[in-house]
Amino acid sequence: MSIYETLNDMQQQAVYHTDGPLLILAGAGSGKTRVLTHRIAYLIEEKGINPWNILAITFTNKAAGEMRERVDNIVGYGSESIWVSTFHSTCVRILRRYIDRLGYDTNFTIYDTDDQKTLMKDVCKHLQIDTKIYKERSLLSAISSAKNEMITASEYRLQAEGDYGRQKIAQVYEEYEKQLRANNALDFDDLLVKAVQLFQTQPDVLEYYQERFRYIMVDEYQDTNTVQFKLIQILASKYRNLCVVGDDDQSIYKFRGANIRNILNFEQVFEDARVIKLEQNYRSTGNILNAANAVIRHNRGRKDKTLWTANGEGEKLTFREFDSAYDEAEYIVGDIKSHVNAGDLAYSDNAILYRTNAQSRLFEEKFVTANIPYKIVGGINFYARKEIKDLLAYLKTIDNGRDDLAVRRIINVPKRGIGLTSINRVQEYAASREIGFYEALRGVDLIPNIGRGAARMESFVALMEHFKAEAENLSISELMDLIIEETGYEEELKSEGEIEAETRLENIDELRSKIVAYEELCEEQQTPVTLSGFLEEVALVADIDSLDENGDYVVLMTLHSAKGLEFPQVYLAGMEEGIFPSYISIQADNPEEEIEEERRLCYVGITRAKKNLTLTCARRRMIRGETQYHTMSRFMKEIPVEFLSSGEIFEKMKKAEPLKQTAYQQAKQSFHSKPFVMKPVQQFKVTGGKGPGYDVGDRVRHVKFGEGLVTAITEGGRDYEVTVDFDSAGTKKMFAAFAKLQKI
DNA sequence: CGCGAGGATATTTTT
DNA sequence: TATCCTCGCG
Repeated sequence: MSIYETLNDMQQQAVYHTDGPLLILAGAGSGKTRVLTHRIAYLIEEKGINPWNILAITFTNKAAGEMRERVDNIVGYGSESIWVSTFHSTCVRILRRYIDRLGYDTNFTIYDTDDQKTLMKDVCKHLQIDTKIYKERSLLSAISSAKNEMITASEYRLQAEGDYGRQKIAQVYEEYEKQLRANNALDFDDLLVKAVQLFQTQPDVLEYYQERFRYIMVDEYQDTNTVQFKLIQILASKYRNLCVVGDDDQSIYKFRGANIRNILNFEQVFEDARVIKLEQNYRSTGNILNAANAVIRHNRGRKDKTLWTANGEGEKLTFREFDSAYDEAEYIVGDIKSHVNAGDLAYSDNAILYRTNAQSRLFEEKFVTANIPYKIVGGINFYARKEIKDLLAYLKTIDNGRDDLAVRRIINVPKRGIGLTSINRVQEYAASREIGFYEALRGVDLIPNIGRGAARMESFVALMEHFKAEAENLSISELMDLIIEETGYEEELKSEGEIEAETRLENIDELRSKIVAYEELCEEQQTPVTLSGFLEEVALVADIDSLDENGDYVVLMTLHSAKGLEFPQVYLAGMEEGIFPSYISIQADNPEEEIEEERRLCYVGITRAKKNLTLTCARRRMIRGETQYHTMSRFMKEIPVEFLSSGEIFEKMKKAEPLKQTAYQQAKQSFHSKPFVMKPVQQFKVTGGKGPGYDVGDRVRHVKFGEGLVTAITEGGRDYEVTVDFDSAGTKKMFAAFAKLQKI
């Protein structure tokens, strides 16, 4: 039996359709990576395609790495010449070869978000723009959206005609571009934009890559933005062997420019496109999938599809509401602990997902006290930490002297007695002569009014030149050690002698080992070890890339980071209106659209779970130092009761709770939640004469529905709300006063 | 020029 | 709550 026969019908069709455009609509957990890897194998082994002619694009390095590994496993030989990488690194690789055609040096620097912000500050200062009115962040996001739509600065200016605000942005955009170019730097968006520009203006380069990439595959296609689409389109336009895989329901990067029309209109752009839907889910249980379907059904304008599974119903979902986020964290951590102690699960089978990074802190505290291994993905990127950026700035300066930002970052780190006034003098001088900062520094004695700073700057330049000379003969790790040694960077940290310095030193050690790992990798792949190569690798890593599946720890991350992953047990925490969906999306000008994106995010979260899913929310939560009160997320309410577990749904209020609620508050809260299964206040195990005369677990008889099992009883102000699983009539919810149920 | 204090400010998600 | 920025003093 061939490997392809292990695939289902639809999957096989996708694999066998090798020529011409193909859109695979692959629902969550429908085995899309499997299809892609088998398709690659099929191309090579059955169709005799040269691996060299295949390009597979993913969004994260982690996804690329996994795909590479899986391809290696099924393709006999030659798999190493398949080009598997992310959009950004694909572009970097191309640009490193040809960007000189666009007037840049091939050893350009890549600016991350921090660098962009620093640069933007300079730009605003230079243009005398009041950052109280035009915030750096919003200026940058305006520019980013423009770039994603392939609108250049001059085009932006033309479009801004008659609009003062937009003209201001145009002005900033132009200056920002000028500075980037002067620094021989590209920002993230530029990587894509410049690659497309390269193809549009250099027919021979385009021709080369079109010939090379005769078969193109794109994963997570729903998250592509306009430039990315353009890039693919232009590359594929010659041979038209383009296969894209995506799920419009999992499009969650609109804020980053992702254009959902790319997937919705694929058939219009590529008229002869074949469309194949993968709707069988192999990951989750029926209950989880039904819940996911129920939630996503509330969105309009999606491609029609319904996931199904041959897996059993599985466990029902668990809902919990807590008084505070603190209780929520305690419950989840305790729940994980008890499962692991019982031997059902390993720590690594558990994931906690949340909307915002800030929510990780409470969990972290609980995990530390409970002594449970955990790993938080995201937050501050390792390479964004001060000490790491400082040291990398040294490497950048050595590699590309034109990166002013890097030079200015380190000129006084560690402290060399070079202050702001001196730096500004150099800056002005450099600007007036239209030369780079470092270049100006080299001729510091020519700069007027520099005074005693000059000598210190001269020795800084001497130090850097010394490093540059040494860099010729040293490996990167040796160079790094030399930098740390001769600048006294570590000594300075140590002298501060804080606890914080300790973690920083640890980070530096980790940087060292990352450098060594890079060198070893190059050796393995027989590629030359270059400083630019390392710096670019560093610039393009995502936090998720470092997630190692082999360690045994609980994983905590945002819903965005979780896309593409799966875990046996998933906790969706912070299911509250204002948190998820976020306050911002509710308040937006176009709430419907924004909420739909949040709902897709929720869909992604639910479908990460293989066996068990727990959704939790808290009534009270500290945000930015103030206590906020939230109601349960609408997404929780969109999940029908029949997929939820019965029994004790709500935690009893803490006995020691000082703020005892008044009867009025209690009544008010239960009133609010009436239409829904659960009461935010309390759930009683009804006992004795106090309740409606029956209890959870009892068999009862209803006049119309016949006999059934009581699965939940909740108190709702004046009445009890009873959930009964009837033998023939299904599950019903009713008020005890009306239902007149009889205990059997 | 360096440092510390104090106040303003911000937080949605990320390659 | 945590970070960033500004301001004033030594």
